[in-house]
Amino acid sequence: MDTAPVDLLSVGEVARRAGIATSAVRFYEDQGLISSERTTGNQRRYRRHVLRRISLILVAKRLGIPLSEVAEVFTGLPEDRMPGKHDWDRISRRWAEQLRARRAELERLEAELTGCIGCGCVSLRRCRVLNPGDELAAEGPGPRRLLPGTAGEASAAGGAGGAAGA
Amino acid sequence: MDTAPVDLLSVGEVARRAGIATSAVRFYEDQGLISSERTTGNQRRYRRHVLRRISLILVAKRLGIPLSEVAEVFTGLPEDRMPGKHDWDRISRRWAEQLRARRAELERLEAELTGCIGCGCVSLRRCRVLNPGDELAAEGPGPRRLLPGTAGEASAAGGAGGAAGA
DNA sequence: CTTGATCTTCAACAGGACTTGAAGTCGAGG
DNA sequence: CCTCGACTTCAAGTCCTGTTGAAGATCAAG
Repeated sequence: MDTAPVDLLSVGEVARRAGIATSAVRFYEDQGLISSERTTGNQRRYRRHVLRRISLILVAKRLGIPLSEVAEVFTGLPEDRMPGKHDWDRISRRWAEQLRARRAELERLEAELTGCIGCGCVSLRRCRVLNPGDELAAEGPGPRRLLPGTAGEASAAGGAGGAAGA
Repeated sequence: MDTAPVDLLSVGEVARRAGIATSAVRFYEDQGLISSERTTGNQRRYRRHVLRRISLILVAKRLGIPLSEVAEVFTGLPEDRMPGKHDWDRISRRWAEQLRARRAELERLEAELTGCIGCGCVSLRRCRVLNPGDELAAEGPGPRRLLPGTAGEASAAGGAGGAAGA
C-alpha cells in the first residue's frame, strides 16, 4: 500500500513531527529501531510509519522501559507496514505488566518506609529498614537483606521517575 | 562525646561492615556524603557513625533516590554525632513522599496503558497514549502532551530505567 | 627488618540515551 | 551560480554510580 513516493520524510521532518531532536532520530536508526532509505545524495528518507514506531519508543521512554526492550518487541513487527492494533495490543499488555511489577515494588518499599516512620525503632537500632550493620555486622555483609538480588536495578529511575530532565 | 580513639575504622573495615566495596566508601567520601580523618600515614580513619550514614545512603539507593538528594538531606545533619530519631523521621518522611509521587505517576501510566488495551482506539489514530503526532502534528511538536513539562528529564537514568534492570 | 595485606591517588571504563561539535555535502530558492 | 539551511559522518561529551587497574606507600605481624 505504499503508493506515492511523496510520503517520504527527511530526518528533520520526522524529528519535528515526532517532537524530538534530529540526533535522536538518527540515534534510533543506529540502534535499529527505525529504518530509512537514502536519496541519491545519501540523505535519509523515512516512510510515514516510522512516526508510529517513534511514538511507541516515546511511550516506552515515559514508562521507563529501556530501548533494548523496545528493540525486542519491535522484532515482531513487520518492517514494511504500519504496526496494527494487534501489535499494539501485544506490546501494551507486555509493558503494562512490567509497569505493574515496578509499581508493586515501589509499594512495598513505600509501605516499609512509612511503616518505619511511626514504628518502634526508636533508637534506630535493629530497624528493618535502616539495619545499621554495626551491631548486626556479624550476620554477614551489609544491609542488602531487603532487596535480594536485584539491587543494581533501581538506579536512576531518574529518568524514569520521569523526573528529571535532560 | 567522642571519647575513645579506638572507635576509628579503616576504609576496609567500614566497607566490610557496611557490606559495600572500599571503592564505594571512597566514592561516597569524594561526594562529600561521609568524612574521615587521616592517620600520619595518610590513611583514612572513619568514626562509627559513618556506618549509619552509609545505611541511609543504601536505603536511598534501594528507593531509587539519587545521591544528590541524599547529599541534600545530609546537609541538615550534624557532622560530629550520630543522626538521631528526629533526623531519620524527617528524612524518611521526605523520601516516603517522593516514593508516593513516583508510585502515583506509575499508576497513572498504568491506568492509561491498560485502559488503552481494551479501549476504542481501534485504528490507533487519535489514541491518547500513542498520539501519533502525524495527523495531529499541527498542534505543535510531538507526543509530549501527557507529561507536561518534564518530558526531557528522563534522560538517562540509566539506572532509571529503574526498572528494568541493569 | 621483611613480608604481605591493606592502604593511597588518579585515570579510565561501563552502560543507557542521547547531545554536541567539527568538517564537509546536498537541495531549493533567487 | 550562489547561498543558506538542512543534511552527512564520526568522535567525543554528558549524567550517574560506581568499579577496575596501575604504581606506589603504609601498617601490623613475625
